[in-house]
Amino acid sequence: MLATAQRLRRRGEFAAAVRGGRRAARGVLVVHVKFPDPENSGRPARAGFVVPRTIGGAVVRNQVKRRLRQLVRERLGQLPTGTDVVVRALPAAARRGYRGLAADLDAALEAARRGKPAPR
RNA sequence: CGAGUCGACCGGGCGGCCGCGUCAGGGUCACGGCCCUGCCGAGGAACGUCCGGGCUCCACAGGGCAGGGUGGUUGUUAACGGCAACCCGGGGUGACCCGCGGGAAAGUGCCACAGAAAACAGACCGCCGCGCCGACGGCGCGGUAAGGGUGAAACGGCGGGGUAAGAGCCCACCAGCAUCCCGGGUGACCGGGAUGGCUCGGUAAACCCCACCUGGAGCAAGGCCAAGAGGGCUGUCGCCGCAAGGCGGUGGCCUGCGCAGGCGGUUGAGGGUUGCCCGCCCGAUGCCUGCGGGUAGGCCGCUAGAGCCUGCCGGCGACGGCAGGCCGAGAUGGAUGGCCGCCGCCUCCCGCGAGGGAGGUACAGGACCCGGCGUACAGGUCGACUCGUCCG
RNA sequence: GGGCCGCUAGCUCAACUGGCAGAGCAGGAGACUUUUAAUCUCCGGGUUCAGGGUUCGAGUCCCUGGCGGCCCA
Repeated sequence: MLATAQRLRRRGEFAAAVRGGRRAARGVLVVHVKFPDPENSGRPARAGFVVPRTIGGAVVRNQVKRRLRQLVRERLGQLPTGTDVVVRALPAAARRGYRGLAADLDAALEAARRGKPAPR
Protein backbone atom coordinates (compact mmCIF):
# COMPACT_ATOMS: atom_id res chain seq x y z
CA MET A 1 0.00 0.00 0.00
CA LEU A 2 1.07 3.57 0.48
CA ALA A 3 2.88 4.92 3.53
CA THR A 4 1.40 7.77 5.50
CA ALA A 5 4.14 10.20 4.50
CA GLN A 6 3.28 9.60 0.86
CA ARG A 7 -0.36 10.57 1.27
CA LEU A 8 -2.13 13.92 1.27
CA ARG A 9 -3.76 14.37 4.65
CA ARG A 10 -4.99 17.94 4.89
CA ARG A 11 -7.86 19.71 3.28
CA GLY A 12 -5.45 22.46 2.29
CA GLU A 13 -3.10 20.03 0.59
CA PHE A 14 -5.96 18.64 -1.47
CA ALA A 15 -7.15 22.10 -2.42
CA ALA A 16 -3.66 23.17 -3.48
CA ALA A 17 -3.14 20.08 -5.62
CA VAL A 18 -6.52 20.30 -7.33
CA ARG A 19 -6.35 24.04 -7.91
CA GLY A 20 -2.71 24.42 -8.82
CA GLY A 21 -2.30 21.22 -10.81
CA ARG A 22 -3.04 19.95 -14.26
CA ARG A 23 -6.18 17.95 -14.79
CA ALA A 24 -6.60 14.94 -17.03
CA ALA A 25 -9.56 12.57 -17.26
CA ARG A 26 -9.47 9.09 -18.74
CA GLY A 27 -12.13 6.43 -18.31
CA VAL A 28 -13.55 6.46 -14.80
CA LEU A 29 -10.75 8.52 -13.26
CA VAL A 30 -9.77 12.17 -13.08
CA VAL A 31 -6.24 13.04 -11.96
CA HIS A 32 -4.83 16.36 -10.82
CA VAL A 33 -1.04 16.60 -10.89
CA LYS A 34 0.82 19.50 -9.28
CA PHE A 35 4.48 19.49 -10.22
CA PRO A 36 6.85 20.60 -7.48
CA ASP A 37 7.85 24.11 -6.57
CA PRO A 38 11.62 24.38 -5.92
CA GLU A 39 11.22 24.52 -2.14
CA ASN A 40 9.15 21.29 -2.11
CA SER A 41 11.54 19.12 -4.07
CA GLY A 42 13.12 17.68 -0.94
CA ARG A 43 10.15 15.65 0.25
CA PRO A 44 8.75 12.58 -1.49
CA ALA A 45 5.94 12.64 -3.99
CA ARG A 46 2.51 12.41 -2.41
CA ALA A 47 -0.93 11.27 -3.49
CA GLY A 48 -4.50 11.68 -2.32
CA PHE A 49 -7.78 10.10 -3.34
CA VAL A 50 -11.32 11.38 -3.71
CA VAL A 51 -14.01 8.71 -3.74
CA PRO A 52 -17.47 10.26 -3.46
CA ARG A 53 -20.45 8.66 -1.81
CA THR A 54 -22.31 8.29 -5.09
CA ILE A 55 -20.02 5.34 -5.86
CA GLY A 56 -21.52 3.09 -3.20
CA GLY A 57 -21.38 2.04 0.41
CA ALA A 58 -18.37 2.07 2.67
CA VAL A 59 -17.18 -1.35 1.52
CA VAL A 60 -17.22 -0.40 -2.16
CA ARG A 61 -15.57 2.95 -1.55
CA ASN A 62 -12.83 1.35 0.53
CA GLN A 63 -12.20 -1.26 -2.13
CA VAL A 64 -11.85 1.36 -4.86
CA LYS A 65 -9.58 3.45 -2.66
CA ARG A 66 -7.34 0.50 -1.79
CA ARG A 67 -6.99 -0.52 -5.39
CA LEU A 68 -6.07 3.04 -6.35
CA ARG A 69 -3.55 3.25 -3.53
CA GLN A 70 -1.93 0.05 -4.68
CA LEU A 71 -1.77 1.30 -8.27
CA VAL A 72 -0.39 4.70 -7.33
CA ARG A 73 2.24 3.12 -5.09
CA GLU A 74 3.67 1.27 -8.08
CA ARG A 75 3.84 4.49 -10.11
CA LEU A 76 4.79 7.16 -7.58
CA GLY A 77 8.52 6.55 -8.05
CA GLN A 78 8.24 7.57 -11.68
CA LEU A 79 7.12 11.08 -10.71
CA PRO A 80 9.51 13.86 -9.63
CA THR A 81 9.95 14.26 -5.89
CA GLY A 82 7.66 16.86 -4.41
CA THR A 83 4.86 16.15 -6.87
CA ASP A 84 1.31 16.05 -5.50
CA VAL A 85 -1.30 13.88 -7.19
CA VAL A 86 -5.03 13.72 -6.51
CA VAL A 87 -6.97 10.86 -8.05
CA ARG A 88 -10.71 11.32 -8.23
CA ALA A 89 -13.00 8.38 -8.96
CA LEU A 90 -16.25 8.66 -10.90
CA PRO A 91 -19.31 6.54 -10.02
CA ALA A 92 -18.57 3.95 -12.73
CA ALA A 93 -15.30 3.10 -10.98
CA ALA A 94 -17.13 0.67 -8.69
CA ARG A 95 -17.71 -1.79 -11.54
CA ARG A 96 -14.37 -1.22 -13.25
CA GLY A 97 -11.94 -4.01 -12.39
CA TYR A 98 -8.43 -3.64 -11.08
CA ARG A 99 -6.91 -3.88 -14.54
CA GLY A 100 -9.35 -1.36 -15.93
CA LEU A 101 -8.43 1.09 -13.19
CA ALA A 102 -4.76 0.52 -14.00
CA ALA A 103 -5.27 1.31 -17.68
CA ASP A 104 -7.27 4.46 -16.88
CA LEU A 105 -4.68 5.64 -14.38
CA ASP A 106 -1.77 5.13 -16.78
CA ALA A 107 -3.57 6.98 -19.55
CA ALA A 108 -4.57 9.87 -17.32
CA LEU A 109 -1.10 10.26 -15.83
CA GLU A 110 0.46 10.19 -19.27
CA ALA A 111 -1.96 12.86 -20.50
CA ALA A 112 -1.22 15.07 -17.49
CA ARG A 113 2.52 14.61 -17.98
CA ARG A 114 2.32 15.73 -21.60
CA GLY A 115 0.37 18.78 -20.50
CA LYS A 116 -2.39 18.20 -22.97
CA PRO A 117 -5.85 19.31 -21.90
CA ALA A 118 -8.10 16.42 -21.13
CA PRO A 119 -10.63 15.64 -23.84
CA ARG A 120 -14.12 16.00 -22.57
C1' C B 1 -40.29 -41.47 4.19
C1' G B 2 -43.08 -36.86 3.64
C1' A B 3 -44.80 -32.17 5.71
C1' G B 4 -43.78 -28.79 9.61
C1' U B 5 -42.48 -26.01 14.52
C1' C B 6 -38.82 -24.07 17.81
C1' G B 7 -33.85 -23.14 19.41
C1' A B 8 -28.46 -22.77 19.00
C1' C B 9 -24.44 -21.90 15.63
C1' C B 10 -20.92 -21.27 11.27
C1' G B 11 -20.12 -17.09 7.80
C1' G B 12 -14.74 -20.45 3.47
C1' G B 13 -9.50 -23.13 4.42
C1' C B 14 -3.98 -23.63 3.33
C1' G B 15 0.32 -21.45 1.02
C1' G B 16 3.80 -17.92 -1.89
C1' C B 17 5.54 -12.81 -3.45
C1' C B 18 4.87 -7.40 -2.86
C1' G B 19 2.58 -3.94 0.76
C1' C B 20 -0.40 -0.95 5.18
C1' G B 21 -1.60 0.74 10.74
C1' U B 22 -0.76 0.81 16.29
C1' C B 23 2.53 -0.96 19.93
C1' A B 24 7.17 -3.29 21.88
C1' G B 25 12.46 -4.31 21.35
C1' G B 26 17.01 -3.21 18.78
C1' G B 27 19.95 -0.11 15.48
C1' U B 28 20.94 4.67 13.22
C1' C B 29 20.40 9.87 13.27
C1' A B 30 21.40 15.96 10.64
C1' C B 31 16.72 14.74 16.75
C1' G B 32 12.02 16.08 11.72
C1' G B 33 12.80 11.00 11.13
C1' C B 34 14.62 6.40 8.95
C1' C B 35 15.84 0.92 9.01
C1' C B 36 15.30 -4.22 11.01
C1' U B 37 12.64 -7.87 13.97
C1' G B 38 8.28 -9.35 16.58
C1' C B 39 2.97 -9.25 18.54
C1' C B 40 -1.79 -7.78 17.25
C1' G B 41 -5.07 -5.84 13.42
C1' A B 42 -13.20 -5.31 11.46
C1' G B 43 -18.85 -7.98 12.13
C1' G B 44 -22.91 -11.33 13.09
C1' A B 45 -24.83 -7.97 11.85
C1' A B 46 -19.20 -3.58 12.76
C1' C B 47 -25.31 -1.36 9.55
C1' G B 48 -29.98 1.43 10.70
C1' U B 49 -30.00 4.78 14.96
C1' C B 50 -35.67 2.61 17.59
C1' C B 51 -34.54 2.33 23.05
C1' G B 52 -31.47 1.73 27.63
C1' G B 53 -26.93 2.54 30.43
C1' G B 54 -21.56 3.68 31.53
C1' C B 55 -18.41 8.06 30.96
C1' U B 56 -17.81 13.63 30.65
C1' C B 57 -19.40 18.65 31.28
C1' C B 58 -23.33 22.08 32.81
C1' A B 59 -27.30 22.78 36.29
C1' C B 60 -29.77 21.53 40.80
C1' A B 61 -33.20 24.43 48.60
C1' G B 62 -38.19 23.34 47.63
C1' G B 63 -43.17 23.42 45.47
C1' G B 64 -46.73 23.73 41.43
C1' C B 65 -48.15 23.62 36.20
C1' A B 66 -46.92 22.03 31.48
C1' G B 67 -44.21 18.46 28.36
C1' G B 68 -42.28 13.44 27.12
C1' G B 69 -42.41 8.10 27.81
C1' U B 70 -44.38 3.29 29.40
C1' G B 71 -49.08 0.27 29.85
C1' G B 72 -51.66 -7.81 31.82
C1' U B 73 -48.71 -10.03 36.21
C1' U B 74 -44.33 -11.68 38.56
C1' G B 75 -39.39 -11.75 37.77
C1' U B 76 -34.51 -10.59 35.45
C1' U B 77 -30.86 -6.62 34.91
C1' A B 78 -26.41 -1.33 35.61
C1' A B 79 -30.82 -0.02 32.89
C1' C B 80 -34.57 -0.63 29.18
C1' G B 81 -39.91 0.32 25.39
C1' G B 82 -35.36 -5.73 25.94
C1' C B 83 -35.67 -10.73 27.75
C1' A B 84 -37.98 -15.05 30.67
C1' A B 85 -42.02 -17.59 32.87
C1' C B 86 -47.04 -17.27 33.71
C1' C B 87 -52.28 -15.13 33.03
C1' C B 88 -56.09 -13.49 29.53
C1' G B 89 -57.86 -13.16 24.32
C1' G B 90 -57.25 -15.04 19.22
C1' G B 91 -55.26 -18.75 15.44
C1' G B 92 -53.53 -23.92 14.37
C1' U B 93 -55.25 -31.33 14.15
C1' G B 94 -50.55 -30.53 16.71
C1' A B 95 -45.38 -29.03 18.06
C1' C B 96 -46.29 -23.96 18.60
C1' C B 97 -47.49 -18.92 16.96
C1' C B 98 -49.73 -13.77 17.35
C1' G B 99 -51.48 -9.52 20.59
C1' C B 100 -49.44 -0.84 22.13
C1' G B 101 -53.05 -6.46 26.61
C1' G B 102 -55.00 -0.22 32.18
C1' G B 103 -59.85 2.69 32.29
C1' A B 104 -65.83 3.51 27.92
C1' A B 105 -71.59 2.45 34.78
C1' A B 106 -65.72 10.37 35.47
C1' G B 107 -66.62 13.83 31.35
C1' U B 108 -66.40 15.61 26.00
C1' G B 109 -66.30 14.26 20.80
C1' C B 110 -67.26 10.92 16.58
C1' C B 111 -70.14 6.68 14.41
C1' A B 112 -70.37 8.26 6.72
C1' C B 113 -73.97 5.42 3.33
C1' A B 114 -78.24 2.58 4.23
C1' G B 115 -82.13 2.46 7.73
C1' A B 116 -88.20 4.48 11.03
C1' A B 117 -84.43 4.97 14.60
C1' A B 118 -77.04 5.07 15.76
C1' A B 119 -76.86 6.04 21.90
C1' C B 120 -81.59 7.67 24.25
C1' A B 121 -84.95 6.86 23.94
C1' G B 122 -88.20 6.96 20.34
C1' A B 123 -91.60 4.16 16.38
C1' C B 124 -91.71 3.49 9.29
C1' C B 125 -94.34 -0.93 7.90
C1' G B 126 -96.85 -4.04 11.09
C1' C B 127 -100.04 -5.99 15.46
C1' C B 128 -104.15 -4.60 18.94
C1' G B 129 -108.17 -1.50 21.12
C1' C B 130 -111.57 2.68 20.79
C1' G B 131 -114.03 6.50 17.83
C1' C B 132 -115.64 8.47 12.97
C1' C B 133 -116.63 8.03 7.63
C1' G B 134 -118.22 4.07 5.41
C1' A B 135 -117.86 0.62 -0.59
C1' C B 136 -113.92 -5.23 4.57
C1' G B 137 -111.11 0.01 2.80
C1' G B 138 -109.57 4.68 4.84
C1' C B 139 -108.87 8.66 8.71
C1' G B 140 -107.99 10.14 13.88
C1' C B 141 -106.59 8.97 19.07
C1' G B 142 -104.21 5.52 22.13
C1' G B 143 -101.47 0.86 23.45
C1' U B 144 -97.25 -2.23 21.94
C1' A B 145 -92.18 -3.51 20.43
C1' A B 146 -93.03 -10.15 19.13
C1' G B 147 -92.26 -9.96 13.45
C1' G B 148 -90.10 -7.13 8.73
C1' G B 149 -86.18 -4.85 6.11
C1' U B 150 -81.05 -1.65 6.59
C1' G B 151 -76.37 -1.85 8.65
C1' A B 152 -69.98 -3.19 11.03
C1' A B 153 -73.25 -2.49 15.13
C1' A B 154 -80.52 -2.20 16.53
C1' C B 155 -81.23 -2.08 23.65
C1' G B 156 -79.95 -10.08 26.15
C1' G B 157 -81.06 -15.64 23.89
C1' C B 158 -84.51 -19.81 23.86
C1' G B 159 -88.96 -21.98 25.95
C1' G B 160 -93.39 -21.45 28.89
C1' G B 161 -96.99 -18.48 31.41
C1' G B 162 -99.59 -14.11 30.52
C1' U B 163 -102.41 -10.43 27.26
C1' A B 164 -107.02 -6.89 23.34
C1' A B 165 -102.07 -7.24 21.13
C1' G B 166 -97.61 -7.45 23.51
C1' A B 167 -93.31 -6.67 26.54
C1' G B 168 -88.27 -9.54 32.11
C1' C B 169 -94.64 -8.11 32.98
C1' C B 170 -93.76 -13.11 35.60
C1' C B 171 -91.06 -18.05 35.77
C1' A B 172 -87.12 -21.91 34.53
C1' C B 173 -82.46 -22.56 31.93
C1' C B 174 -78.26 -20.17 29.48
C1' A B 175 -74.96 -15.90 28.42
C1' G B 176 -73.30 -11.44 30.58
C1' C B 177 -72.87 -7.39 34.66
C1' A B 178 -72.43 -5.59 39.80
C1' U B 179 -71.80 -6.67 45.06
C1' C B 180 -70.53 -10.17 48.81
C1' C B 181 -68.55 -14.93 50.62
C1' C B 182 -65.38 -19.53 50.35
C1' G B 183 -61.02 -22.04 48.24
C1' G B 184 -56.17 -21.86 45.28
C1' G B 185 -52.11 -18.52 43.64
C1' U B 186 -46.64 -13.61 45.57
C1' G B 187 -49.71 -11.71 41.55
C1' A B 188 -52.32 -11.11 36.77
C1' C B 189 -56.17 -14.47 37.53
C1' C B 190 -58.73 -19.24 38.18
C1' G B 191 -62.64 -22.57 40.49
C1' G B 192 -67.23 -22.65 43.36
C1' G B 193 -71.51 -20.36 45.84
C1' A B 194 -75.17 -16.54 47.27
C1' U B 195 -77.80 -12.05 46.34
C1' G B 196 -79.44 -8.11 43.14
C1' G B 197 -81.58 -5.18 39.13
C1' C B 198 -83.32 -7.91 34.55
C1' U B 199 -79.12 -5.95 30.54
C1' C B 200 -75.59 -1.71 30.36
C1' G B 201 -73.30 -0.38 21.96
C1' G B 202 -68.37 0.72 19.68
C1' U B 203 -64.15 3.92 19.50
C1' A B 204 -58.98 5.96 24.28
C1' A B 205 -53.08 3.58 17.84
C1' A B 206 -59.86 10.65 19.30
C1' C B 207 -59.42 14.32 23.46
C1' C B 208 -59.04 12.52 28.15
C1' C B 209 -58.61 9.89 33.19
C1' C B 210 -55.46 6.56 36.22
C1' A B 211 -50.73 4.28 37.77
C1' C B 212 -45.52 4.39 37.27
C1' C B 213 -41.00 6.58 35.17
C1' U B 214 -38.58 11.12 33.55
C1' G B 215 -32.84 17.42 34.76
C1' G B 216 -29.99 19.14 30.01
C1' A B 217 -26.37 18.13 26.53
C1' G B 218 -23.28 14.95 24.06
C1' C B 219 -16.18 12.17 22.84
C1' A B 220 -17.05 17.86 17.62
C1' A B 221 -18.47 15.60 25.54
C1' G B 222 -14.41 17.43 28.28
C1' G B 223 -9.14 18.68 29.65
C1' C B 224 -3.95 20.39 28.59
C1' C B 225 -0.36 22.80 25.42
C1' A B 226 1.12 25.87 21.28
C1' A B 227 0.14 30.19 18.06
C1' G B 228 -1.80 35.05 17.23
C1' A B 229 -4.38 39.91 17.87
C1' G B 230 -8.07 38.37 14.81
C1' G B 231 -10.77 34.75 12.34
C1' G B 232 -14.94 31.95 10.40
C1' C B 233 -19.75 31.74 7.95
C1' U B 234 -23.07 34.55 5.02
C1' G B 235 -26.66 38.37 2.22
C1' U B 236 -26.16 42.10 -1.46
C1' C B 237 -23.77 45.53 -5.11
C1' G B 238 -19.70 46.76 -8.51
C1' C B 239 -15.28 45.37 -11.43
C1' C B 240 -12.17 41.38 -13.73
C1' G B 241 -12.75 36.33 -15.73
C1' C B 242 -15.41 31.46 -20.77
C1' A B 243 -15.85 29.31 -16.02
C1' A B 244 -14.21 27.94 -11.31
C1' G B 245 -13.18 32.00 -8.78
C1' G B 246 -10.57 36.64 -7.40
C1' C B 247 -10.58 41.88 -5.79
C1' G B 248 -13.27 45.90 -3.67
C1' G B 249 -17.70 48.38 -1.27
C1' U B 250 -21.64 47.73 2.18
C1' G B 251 -24.72 44.83 5.86
C1' G B 252 -25.87 40.39 9.24
C1' C B 253 -24.41 36.25 12.63
C1' C B 254 -20.71 33.56 15.91
C1' U B 255 -16.45 33.59 18.91
C1' G B 256 -11.25 34.76 21.69
C1' C B 257 -8.42 39.25 22.61
C1' G B 258 -7.34 44.61 22.78
C1' C B 259 -9.18 49.67 23.20
C1' A B 260 -13.00 53.27 24.36
C1' G B 261 -17.58 54.64 26.59
C1' G B 262 -21.61 53.50 29.82
C1' C B 263 -24.03 50.86 34.04
C1' G B 264 -23.19 48.85 38.80
C1' G B 265 -21.36 48.34 45.63
C1' U B 266 -26.22 45.08 48.84
C1' U B 267 -32.14 50.04 48.19
C1' G B 268 -27.31 45.91 43.51
C1' A B 269 -25.95 46.18 36.81
C1' G B 270 -26.74 41.55 35.37
C1' G B 271 -27.12 36.23 35.62
C1' G B 272 -28.71 31.01 37.01
C1' U B 273 -32.73 27.56 38.09
C1' U B 274 -31.74 24.94 29.60
C1' G B 275 -40.27 25.14 28.86
C1' C B 276 -43.19 28.46 32.50
C1' C B 277 -44.63 30.42 37.49
C1' C B 278 -43.86 31.04 42.75
C1' G B 279 -39.80 30.87 45.43
C1' C B 280 -34.66 30.44 45.96
C1' C B 281 -29.60 31.22 44.72
C1' C B 282 -25.15 33.60 42.54
C1' G B 283 -23.25 38.34 41.88
C1' A B 284 -18.18 42.97 41.32
C1' U B 285 -10.80 41.31 37.94
C1' G B 286 -18.57 42.09 36.91
C1' C B 287 -22.09 43.36 33.00
C1' C B 288 -23.80 46.14 28.52
C1' U B 289 -22.70 48.86 23.99
C1' G B 290 -19.38 50.47 20.16
C1' C B 291 -14.74 50.20 17.43
C1' G B 292 -10.43 47.44 15.96
C1' G B 293 -9.08 43.00 14.37
C1' G B 294 -6.51 35.75 15.56
C1' U B 295 -6.07 30.36 15.85
C1' A B 296 -8.86 26.38 13.97
C1' G B 297 -2.58 22.62 15.03
C1' G B 298 -0.76 18.84 18.57
C1' C B 299 -1.50 15.69 22.93
C1' C B 300 -4.77 13.38 26.52
C1' G B 301 -9.71 11.31 26.74
C1' C B 302 -8.68 6.03 23.80
C1' U B 303 -9.57 1.29 24.94
C1' A B 304 -9.06 -4.32 30.57
C1' G B 305 -14.49 -4.22 29.88
C1' A B 306 -21.82 -4.80 33.26
C1' G B 307 -14.98 -8.41 28.88
C1' C B 308 -14.22 -13.52 26.77
C1' C B 309 -13.51 -19.04 27.45
C1' U B 310 -14.01 -23.59 30.43
C1' G B 311 -16.01 -26.17 34.60
C1' C B 312 -19.24 -26.60 38.88
C1' C B 313 -23.52 -24.86 41.70
C1' G B 314 -28.68 -22.31 42.28
C1' G B 315 -33.11 -21.29 39.21
C1' C B 316 -38.75 -24.02 34.84
C1' G B 317 -36.28 -19.85 32.50
C1' A B 318 -34.28 -14.91 31.50
C1' C B 319 -30.22 -14.83 34.73
C1' G B 320 -27.06 -15.14 39.00
C1' G B 321 -22.84 -17.08 42.11
C1' C B 322 -17.95 -19.40 42.63
C1' A B 323 -13.19 -21.25 40.75
C1' G B 324 -9.42 -21.39 37.04
C1' G B 325 -7.48 -19.44 32.57
C1' C B 326 -6.93 -15.53 28.60
C1' C B 327 -5.84 -10.27 26.53
C1' G B 328 -8.90 -9.82 21.39
C1' A B 329 -8.16 -2.96 16.68
C1' G B 330 -7.37 2.04 18.28
C1' A B 331 -7.21 4.72 12.78
C1' U B 332 -7.99 10.46 12.03
C1' G B 333 -8.50 12.21 3.72
C1' G B 334 -9.20 7.38 8.31
C1' A B 335 -4.77 1.07 8.61
C1' U B 336 -6.92 -5.52 6.69
C1' G B 337 -4.97 -4.47 0.28
C1' G B 338 -2.81 -6.22 -4.80
C1' C B 339 -1.27 -10.48 -7.78
C1' C B 340 -1.18 -15.85 -7.87
C1' G B 341 -1.50 -21.41 -6.80
C1' C B 342 -4.22 -25.58 -4.49
C1' C B 343 -8.60 -27.40 -1.98
C1' G B 344 -13.84 -26.79 -0.25
C1' C B 345 -19.20 -25.33 -1.40
C1' C B 346 -23.31 -24.02 -5.08
C1' U B 347 -25.39 -23.73 -10.22
C1' C B 348 -25.17 -25.02 -15.38
C1' C B 349 -23.12 -27.86 -19.57
C1' C B 350 -20.60 -32.42 -21.71
C1' G B 351 -20.08 -37.73 -20.56
C1' C B 352 -23.17 -44.58 -19.66
C1' G B 353 -19.32 -43.87 -16.04
C1' A B 354 -14.62 -42.57 -13.47
C1' G B 355 -14.39 -37.60 -14.60
C1' G B 356 -13.90 -32.89 -17.39
C1' G B 357 -15.28 -27.67 -18.48
C1' A B 358 -17.57 -22.78 -17.47
C1' G B 359 -19.55 -19.41 -14.00
C1' G B 360 -20.51 -17.98 -9.01
C1' U B 361 -18.92 -17.89 -3.51
C1' A B 362 -23.50 -13.43 0.07
C1' C B 363 -24.96 -9.05 3.30
C1' A B 364 -21.63 -5.76 4.51
C1' G B 365 -16.62 -2.47 7.39
C1' G B 366 -14.93 0.13 13.51
C1' A B 367 -14.47 6.00 14.81
C1' C B 368 -15.84 6.66 23.08
C1' C B 369 -17.63 1.93 25.05
C1' C B 370 -21.39 -1.61 26.38
C1' G B 371 -26.73 -4.20 26.77
C1' G B 372 -31.00 -4.90 23.59
C1' C B 373 -34.28 -4.25 19.34
C1' G B 374 -34.91 -3.87 14.08
C1' U B 375 -33.19 -4.74 9.23
C1' A B 376 -29.80 -7.20 5.12
C1' C B 377 -27.60 -11.96 3.86
C1' A B 378 -24.70 -16.97 -0.97
C1' G B 379 -24.53 -21.35 1.35
C1' G B 380 -24.35 -24.70 5.42
C1' U B 381 -24.25 -27.48 10.45
C1' C B 382 -26.39 -29.34 15.06
C1' G B 383 -30.24 -30.33 18.66
C1' A B 384 -35.32 -30.83 20.56
C1' C B 385 -40.30 -31.53 19.21
C1' U B 386 -45.19 -32.17 16.24
C1' C B 387 -48.49 -34.25 12.44
C1' G B 388 -49.36 -37.90 8.51
C1' U B 389 -48.31 -42.72 6.01
C1' C B 390 -46.02 -47.54 6.09
C1' C B 391 -43.40 -51.60 8.75
C1' G B 392 -42.28 -54.19 13.41
C1' G C 1 -23.42 12.84 17.07
C1' G C 2 -28.25 15.33 17.25
C1' G C 3 -32.81 16.94 14.84
C1' C C 4 -36.70 17.60 10.92
C1' C C 5 -39.49 16.76 6.43
C1' G C 6 -41.40 14.21 2.04
C1' C C 7 -43.08 9.69 -0.95
C1' U C 8 -50.63 10.06 -4.25
C1' A C 9 -52.00 9.28 -12.45
C1' G C 10 -46.30 9.75 -17.20
C1' C C 11 -45.04 15.16 -14.62
C1' U C 12 -46.45 19.18 -10.85
C1' C C 13 -49.60 19.09 -6.80
C1' A C 14 -54.80 18.68 -3.90
C1' A C 15 -57.98 15.59 -0.60
C1' C C 16 -60.78 19.96 6.18
C1' U C 17 -61.86 16.88 11.65
C1' G C 18 -60.90 8.83 9.24
C1' G C 19 -66.34 8.15 5.09
C1' C C 20 -67.07 6.87 -3.05
C1' A C 21 -58.94 9.33 -4.41
C1' G C 22 -59.32 14.57 -7.56
C1' A C 23 -57.34 19.10 -10.46
C1' G C 24 -53.73 21.28 -14.16
C1' C C 25 -50.25 19.76 -17.91
C1' A C 26 -49.20 15.49 -20.83
C1' G C 27 -51.65 11.10 -23.77
C1' G C 28 -55.91 9.08 -26.96
C1' A C 29 -60.57 10.01 -29.86
C1' G C 30 -63.83 13.57 -32.07
C1' A C 31 -65.43 18.69 -33.66
C1' C C 32 -63.87 23.51 -35.96
C1' U C 33 -59.97 24.66 -39.97
C1' U C 34 -57.56 23.88 -46.86
C1' U C 35 -53.67 22.01 -43.09
C1' U C 36 -51.12 23.05 -38.47
C1' A C 37 -51.47 25.80 -33.99
C1' A C 38 -55.10 27.64 -30.69
C1' U C 39 -60.08 26.51 -28.89
C1' C C 40 -64.29 23.14 -27.52
C1' U C 41 -66.31 18.11 -26.18
C1' C C 42 -65.43 13.21 -24.53
C1' C C 43 -62.25 9.24 -22.72
C1' G C 44 -58.52 6.07 -20.49
C1' G C 45 -55.02 5.94 -16.74
C1' G C 46 -53.70 4.74 -9.37
C1' U C 47 -51.37 -2.18 -5.10
C1' U C 48 -51.84 6.26 -2.52
C1' C C 49 -43.34 3.68 -1.23
C1' A C 50 -43.64 -1.61 1.18
C1' G C 51 -45.38 -4.81 5.17
C1' G C 52 -48.20 -5.32 9.61
C1' G C 53 -51.83 -3.37 13.12
C1' U C 54 -56.24 -0.24 15.30
C1' U C 55 -61.22 0.60 13.28
C1' C C 56 -67.44 -1.20 10.51
C1' G C 57 -64.19 1.56 7.30
C1' A C 58 -57.11 4.02 6.62
C1' G C 59 -54.11 8.33 1.50
C1' U C 60 -55.28 10.14 6.62
C1' C C 61 -54.11 7.09 13.04
C1' C C 62 -50.04 3.60 15.22
C1' C C 63 -45.58 0.34 14.53
C1' U C 64 -41.49 -1.62 11.48
C1' G C 65 -38.65 -1.07 7.18
C1' G C 66 -37.09 1.26 2.18
C1' C C 67 -35.92 5.51 -0.80
C1' G C 68 -35.08 10.77 -1.34
C1' G C 69 -34.03 15.51 0.80
C1' C C 70 -32.88 19.36 4.47
C1' C C 71 -30.83 21.72 9.05
C1' C C 72 -27.29 22.13 13.36
C1' A C 73 -22.55 20.94 15.81
